Amino acid sequence: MTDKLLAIYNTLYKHYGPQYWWPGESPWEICVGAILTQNTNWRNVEKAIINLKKSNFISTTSKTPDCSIRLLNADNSVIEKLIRPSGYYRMKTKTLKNFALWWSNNVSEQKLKENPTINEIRPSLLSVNGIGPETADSILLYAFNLPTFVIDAYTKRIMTRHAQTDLNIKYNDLRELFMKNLPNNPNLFKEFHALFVQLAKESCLKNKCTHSCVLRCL
DNA sequence: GACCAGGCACATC
DNA sequence: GATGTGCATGGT
Repeated sequence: MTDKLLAIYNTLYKHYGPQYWWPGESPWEICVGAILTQNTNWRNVEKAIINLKKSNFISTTSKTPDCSIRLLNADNSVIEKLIRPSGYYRMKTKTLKNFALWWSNNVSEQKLKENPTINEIRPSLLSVNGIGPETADSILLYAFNLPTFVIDAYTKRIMTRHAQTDLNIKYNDLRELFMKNLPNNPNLFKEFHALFVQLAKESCLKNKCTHSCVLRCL
């Protein structure tokens, strides 16, 4: 499987080039984006992020690196109005507040240990209501640079089609398949996931790949 | 108007 | 453990 995965990665990288994910200027912004993009088009998320920046719930200067306390103290109605374009705005407001509390307890003021391991921090993040495995892994990988593989609907679909994995494979089983068969390198994991999304958006979006799918030969 | 978009929690069986 | 449902906006 290692050879298969590397072949997929190399094909995608050669075709699309580096993706430089995640879009976002700070770890806090990346985390907020990861929550807002749950089951939602990224373009809608961008609108919400712009609104949050205008109201200083996401800082655009290095002076105030995170705004978790500001968000925690804001009325739900204020946040709901700002993130309305991203959909599910009532639920996501609750999730953002839950996450802001987790952040203030675990990340703010250098509370994040210098070399935290995935096994220490992942269960803690997953215990936050509204943060599921995909969002948690996105945050750990892209905001904290910790080596974990993000599985999404695209990844499962593409792997079923091109690597013959079980259609009903569980999140953690597919995650482990990647992590056990690839070098434990967060930069590789970042690019790989982003390349899967790029592929899916371009040519593997529907139930069948189109003739232009770059993985057609694998 | 139908369908989809970088999910998740909760109820029920 | 598997399945169904609510959550909600905006683009195609």
